[in-house]
Amino acid sequence: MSKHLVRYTKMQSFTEENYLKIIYHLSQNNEGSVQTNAIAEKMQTRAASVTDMLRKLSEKELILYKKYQGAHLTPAGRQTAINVIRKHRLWEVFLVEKLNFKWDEVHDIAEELEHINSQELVERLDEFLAFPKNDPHGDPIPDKNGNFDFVPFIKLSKLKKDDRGLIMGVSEHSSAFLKHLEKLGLTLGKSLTISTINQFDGSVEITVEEKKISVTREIAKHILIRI
Amino acid sequence: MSKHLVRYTKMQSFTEENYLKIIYHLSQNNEGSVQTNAIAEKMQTRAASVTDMLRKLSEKELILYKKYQGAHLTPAGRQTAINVIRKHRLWEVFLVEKLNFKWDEVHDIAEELEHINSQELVERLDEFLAFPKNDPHGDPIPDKNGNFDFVPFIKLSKLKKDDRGLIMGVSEHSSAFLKHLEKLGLTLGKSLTISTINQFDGSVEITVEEKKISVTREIAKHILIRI
DNA sequence: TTAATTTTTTAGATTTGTCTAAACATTTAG
DNA sequence: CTAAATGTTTAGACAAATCTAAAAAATTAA
Ligand SMILES: [Mn+2]
Ligand SMILES: [Mn+2]
Ligand SMILES: [Mn+2]
Ligand SMILES: [Mn+2]
Repeated sequence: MSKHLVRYTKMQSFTEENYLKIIYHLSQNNEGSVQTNAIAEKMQTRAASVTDMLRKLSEKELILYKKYQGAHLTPAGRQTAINVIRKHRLWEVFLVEKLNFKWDEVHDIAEELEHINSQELVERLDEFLAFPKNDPHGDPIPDKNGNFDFVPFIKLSKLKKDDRGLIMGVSEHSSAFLKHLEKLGLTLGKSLTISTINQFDGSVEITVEEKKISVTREIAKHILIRI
Repeated sequence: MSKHLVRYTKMQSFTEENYLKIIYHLSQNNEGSVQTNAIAEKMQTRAASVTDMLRKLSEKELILYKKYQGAHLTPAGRQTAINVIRKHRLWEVFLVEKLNFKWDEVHDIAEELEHINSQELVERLDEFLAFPKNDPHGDPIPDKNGNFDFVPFIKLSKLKKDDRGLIMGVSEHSSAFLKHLEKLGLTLGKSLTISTINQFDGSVEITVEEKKISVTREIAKHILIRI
């Protein structure tokens, strides 16, 4: 770790925080231990670099790691990860609510802001934003103790004909995807009904605000619905 | 803005930005070229490290540097430095005005926030704050073109008996110093009159809001007055 | 259950920013 | 004007995070 970061009395470097965050997200999806290659892909780095970092995080007791066995977060590692995610999502709310950014413009900036190291800052930001429960993409914001409600979602691609529901989130945060949804009018809170499911390509026809819209299976997989 | 320009303007690391900022501040005080040891002291590092960095910044044409001759910012270097200072001061305003931090609590957090890399973010923050002209310590905030008014100040320690003036800034940003001023009631905008100058130790007795306050020379040197 | 494939780790280099110790240059004082 | 003091640079080393190439382990398929 560079002296520069140490001066800010950070326990973890930006890099370490990013690894912990990614391990957290991957362990949400897969429920098991997180593999080296999966981390490498998300971190846009090489497997060899991941192995080095896993050893280091294990040394610091932020993860459990055995050679060839993948990684698990320890309670300390999970706490750090959740705090980074809390900051990321609060900053995204700030950017959208206060600075009028669009939901597709905030992720990259929040990737930087999430590493700002001041607990006081986070708590005051939370208060300033009136303790939001969800970020602009529908993701839950952990409270200062790391707790948040898990609201069960169903992917749009899993719904059946005539099912109705509300758009509560997305599982893909790229600007291109979010811009596309916006263009289709598929924003958070919109209610929809499944009109047709095309058996050939899995695309779905849905009705939103009296209008019929066709959505490819690939896109439907990333739209999260509450019935 | 072209992608090319964006990448060119932020190819600086946090460390490089901090060096440029410090060189800028030191060249304001001394008007001449900035010496290696002066930079080393501000950066809390060793002269040898500074020499390495000066060579690197010179290579990147952000400073002019000749061995044993100290450093000068180039226009590109100055632009980067001023942009970092702009961000630092805007974030300080945000922290005080929006998140209710005290003026002695914001500097360290702003030292981190000043490196967040999004020109769009800075401009929107500026607008959100209603284009403030000064930060919580009275320092001027450069506009998006790097321009700001230079308001001439006199150090409190330079005033004569019966001189009157307004507290317009401070030249020391440590929490201890600012807390002390606050306790004495010496905050920005307060008007004062010099009652007595003690010839022995250079301390000054001033009248602020009908109250007599004694200020050591050391403190008076860091209080900036507009007459 | 052996062979092929995939995944992961090791070994050794590289880059960035730092350090100490020592050499060198410049400035100041006698 | 020389000598001492001060300021700066060089040489060589180190830690963090990364890389490539190659070896080793685990998984999958034949
Ligand atoms: Mn995001
Ligand atoms: Mn989000
Ligand atoms: Mn400051
Ligand atoms: Mn300030």
